[in-house]
Amino acid sequence: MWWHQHNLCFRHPVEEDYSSGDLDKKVATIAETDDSADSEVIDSHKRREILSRRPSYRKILNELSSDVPGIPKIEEEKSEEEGTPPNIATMAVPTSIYQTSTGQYIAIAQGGTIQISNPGSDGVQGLQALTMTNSGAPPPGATIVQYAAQSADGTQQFFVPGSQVVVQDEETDLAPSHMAAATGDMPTYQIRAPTTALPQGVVMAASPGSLHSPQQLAEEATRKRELRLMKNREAAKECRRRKKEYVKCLESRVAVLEVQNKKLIEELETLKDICSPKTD
DNA sequence: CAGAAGATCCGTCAAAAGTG
DNA sequence: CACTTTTGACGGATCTTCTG
Repeated sequence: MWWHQHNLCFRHPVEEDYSSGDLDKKVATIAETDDSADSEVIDSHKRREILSRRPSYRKILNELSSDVPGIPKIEEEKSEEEGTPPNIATMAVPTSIYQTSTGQYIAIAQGGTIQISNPGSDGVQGLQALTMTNSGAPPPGATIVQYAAQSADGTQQFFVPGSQVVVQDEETDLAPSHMAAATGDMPTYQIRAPTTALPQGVVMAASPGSLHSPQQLAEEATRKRELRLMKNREAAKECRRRKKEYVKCLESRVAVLEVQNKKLIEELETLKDICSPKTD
């Protein structure tokens, strides 16, 4: 229970030997084993009322970094993920490269060409090219994939400005006019019609004013829920990444301070030896 | 080697914190 | 103040390690 009730008992994860792992799970375990007899009585809601809140990791880490120059700040944008294959990153064509939630790599070149590589494939050779042919293509160099996630029906979806691409596992009966690629063993892709400046993931949605039937309203609610879940899923991943980074930062700071402390103690002993009169 | 126990990861919910 | 973002809590799934 390290952040909660921190005004009473602030306990660093390192001190608890929780340097790696699911901290929140361990915290929950501790909370439950603290008083097993009462744990049934205190429900989660009541416990949440007791627990206090703390500032975000980004804020804390940035404050730490202002104190200690060696500590990197957490940036808004995620830095290039460590898993990106170098042979893709060094492609000559100017591209934007993204990794989907299932590990696929998506490279978007200028001109709207989308290339997809599976994690098991061999870098560029495993890339699958997909050219976007819609007339309202974004300007070169401005391509942004907004989300990469798995929808409820099991298909892989990612979004680019003006288009949504749905990656199907097998050949499906998609609308032929929208089919961009469906050859051989390759997955099938569907590019849906461009939308206006709607938020991330808002695709093919009617405006609320045009929703009449209960079925449409239900579909809208479902769509909103899926969008919210998708965003929160990504947010949780990012939050966990920040948390790990924060813990790493604290661990390294502990190591530095321990070394400093050791040096100071040695220095103190040396000075004591110099200053103290010898008895012999 | 099978099952138990622990560790880790992930998705979701809910509430606090942040923002315009 | 409404809306969005962030994060603790929780539970389930999967992987790893331990033990008989």
